[in-house]
Amino acid sequence: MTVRLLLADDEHLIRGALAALLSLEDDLAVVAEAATGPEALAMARAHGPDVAVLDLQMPGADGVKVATSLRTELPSCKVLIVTSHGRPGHLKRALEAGVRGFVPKTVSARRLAEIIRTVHAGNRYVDPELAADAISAGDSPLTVREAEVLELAADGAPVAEIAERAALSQGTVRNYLSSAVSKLGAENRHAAVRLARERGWV
Amino acid sequence: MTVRLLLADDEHLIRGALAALLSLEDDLAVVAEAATGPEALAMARAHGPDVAVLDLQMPGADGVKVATSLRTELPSCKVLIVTSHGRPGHLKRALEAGVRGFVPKTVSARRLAEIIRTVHAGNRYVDPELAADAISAGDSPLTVREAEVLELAADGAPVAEIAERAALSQGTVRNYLSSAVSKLGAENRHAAVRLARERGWV
DNA sequence: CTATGTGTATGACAAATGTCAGAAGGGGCC
DNA sequence: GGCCCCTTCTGACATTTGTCATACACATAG
Repeated sequence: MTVRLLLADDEHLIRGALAALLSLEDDLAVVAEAATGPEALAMARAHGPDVAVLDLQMPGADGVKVATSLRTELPSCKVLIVTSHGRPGHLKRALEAGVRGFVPKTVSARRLAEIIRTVHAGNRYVDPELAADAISAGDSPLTVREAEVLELAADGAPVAEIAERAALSQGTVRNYLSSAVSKLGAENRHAAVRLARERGWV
Repeated sequence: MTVRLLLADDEHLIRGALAALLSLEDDLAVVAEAATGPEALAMARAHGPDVAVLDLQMPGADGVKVATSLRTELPSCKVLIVTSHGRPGHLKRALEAGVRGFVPKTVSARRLAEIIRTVHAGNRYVDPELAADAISAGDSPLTVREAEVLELAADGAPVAEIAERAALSQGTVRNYLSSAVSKLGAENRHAAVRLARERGWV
């Protein structure tokens, strides 16, 4: 009984190479490939794979967003996320989205094949190192609103613009930013954005 | 006559897969692999490959730094850089370091094999799209000092800290930042940092 | 030699940001 | 019901940034 795979990664080189390597395994078959989030979704609908191996960073919609959609549309399809630079918060988001596996791209292809089988068998697998990072980084101390506002501050926009985009008064925005900054122990909101990013809290 | 290759990429999955795919070509042979910059250098010294295929982002020393060292230590070894997210400025830096090829990871393995042959034959190859980006982005309008100060501003440090780290007066720092911000047409220095990053000017 | 550009610096002013106190409504929990 | 937290707002104030004018030394191109 072979496991039917969907492979999604925006880097053709990696996707192709991965497809070739995984196809070497007798019990694995790559039935579809995609280069973007929406494409992955379309391919999943069309082919109904057993396991979807998704890159975390893709144009259009990231792996977690795709996973969220897949959960309702194709509940039988298990999702495995692979990522280059795994930040703690991503793992949490992924798990909440019903992802069954989460591994860094530093694993070998052989190992990945094993993990695909694990996930297909209904078990979950999370890279121990990433899990440790996520646990030590802990939960975000930010409230939903604080995180949203911080997110909008990410590209260096002035308070006026953030206020408009969040449909809040400027005063409120400054309060949220101030509170986020102090919770994160940052010097100012830009450093706060950086910190929150590192921990995967935004 | 087979081309002897060194493969350097910190992601085991990709490196392994790539090695497998490139080995499928009759005239290519992967003689060494490395996961970090320094390791790549050591491997190159030990095996003297014909072509070094380096990832741009690696722990220790990035692809361009490795290329710089290789140029003097092993002039016969041609360097080909592959990258996930190619920013215009990187290409320029790479070319200045004597790199013979520069391609995004979105190319197929077949195509990469061809490019390796092109480079090995003594020609240069730069991905047309990246080249166009680099040309349209043009040269940095920033003076050396402006770029340095902007770099120090990158992690959201306040002016006082930047001034200290750059051994400049706070007023001077603000002048440089102001000038950099206006040259880049940014809203404020943080947006300026982002812009300069995108264009590869810092 | 002179003009120009860069590096550095001040001082002053305007604008944006950070901080704090306080207030009001709503949801959840014991 | 009472308490606590989140959301939202306002106003006031201190601090930090951003902008501009001006200045001088130094290098380099013309």
